[in-house]
Amino acid sequence: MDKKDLLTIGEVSTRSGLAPSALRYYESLGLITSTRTSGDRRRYQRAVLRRVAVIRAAQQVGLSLEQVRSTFASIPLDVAPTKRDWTRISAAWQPLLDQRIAELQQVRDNLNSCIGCGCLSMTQCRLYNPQDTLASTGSGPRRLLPGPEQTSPTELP
Amino acid sequence: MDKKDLLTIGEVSTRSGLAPSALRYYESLGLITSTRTSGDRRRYQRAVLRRVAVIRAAQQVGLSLEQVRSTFASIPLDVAPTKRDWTRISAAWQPLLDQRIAELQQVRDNLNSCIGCGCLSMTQCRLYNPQDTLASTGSGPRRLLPGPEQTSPTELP
DNA sequence: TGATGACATCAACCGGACTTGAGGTCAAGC
DNA sequence: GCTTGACCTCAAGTCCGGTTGATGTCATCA
Repeated sequence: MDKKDLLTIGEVSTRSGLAPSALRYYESLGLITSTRTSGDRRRYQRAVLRRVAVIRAAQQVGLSLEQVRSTFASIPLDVAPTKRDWTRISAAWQPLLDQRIAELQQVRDNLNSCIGCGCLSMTQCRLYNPQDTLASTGSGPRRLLPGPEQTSPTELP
Repeated sequence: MDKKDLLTIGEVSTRSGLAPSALRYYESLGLITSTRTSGDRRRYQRAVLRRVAVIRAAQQVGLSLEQVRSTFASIPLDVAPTKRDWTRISAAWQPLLDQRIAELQQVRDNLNSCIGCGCLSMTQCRLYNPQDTLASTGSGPRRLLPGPEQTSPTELP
């Protein structure tokens, strides 16, 4: 039936804007799946386009692919998410999004207020000392300067 | 005079929340400077605290350290920025900040609207196909999924 | 005097998110 | 039958933003 509804990796690539290598990489992480032809070529369901779109959106918010994976954990890989799935994803990410937006707005406001104010005289400035403690833990790069210990940001309700 | 007004790397570290290694790294990139004692230890001006605060803020907005460096290029490393400098920095970054905020808000709205709407029936969704073309160029990771060719985001007015 | 702790350099490593390249396969068209 | 282009795998490379470790120095305090 939906024999010809499957997409090749090239098609998914051009439609999504991701390189084929990136799609294979995502698959290796378990973020997306594909079936294979008799000759071992990948074939994707259309639903994969939505999935990668969601992945990209999550990255914008500052989630790592691992965090995305864990959010997706409860949702079948091969079909489009149901409304319920979608609601869960959204509910999980909404607070993070709001938080990120709020953070950026604070930076903006601080940047503004710093211009006009005593900030240049350098005593107490929020930009200057955002949370007072940033206590760098662990190695590797910090993705988006995570605030003070985001407790499991991807757990689903 | 201001002999004792200089800070050691340890002091800067605890006051800023950055690891000493990070401060040395920033210095190696030309983002901050220090003088040295007779015994080759670093001594920082107080102004460095402001500077690293600004750097952190810029990172939040999604700028790379290289971009920060180029924004700083016209500003002397060793003194506190003048009001004029500050205005220039702010003016350079403000649009990026606004843009980032707008992007995130769009993601949020899309995430919301996708729940209730025909989006699940998967035809036209902004989340689905944000700019239609993302044309990945170059290698390495994308920091914050740069939109379509931000033309020199750090040039000063 | 000698131990201690903070600091110096330098090279190597890490984690995340991919890309690149080498070497091979599949399938459609001439 | 052969070429062509899209695809496959797997190992290695790249970039960013740092951290870690080895090895050595400085300066203070008991």
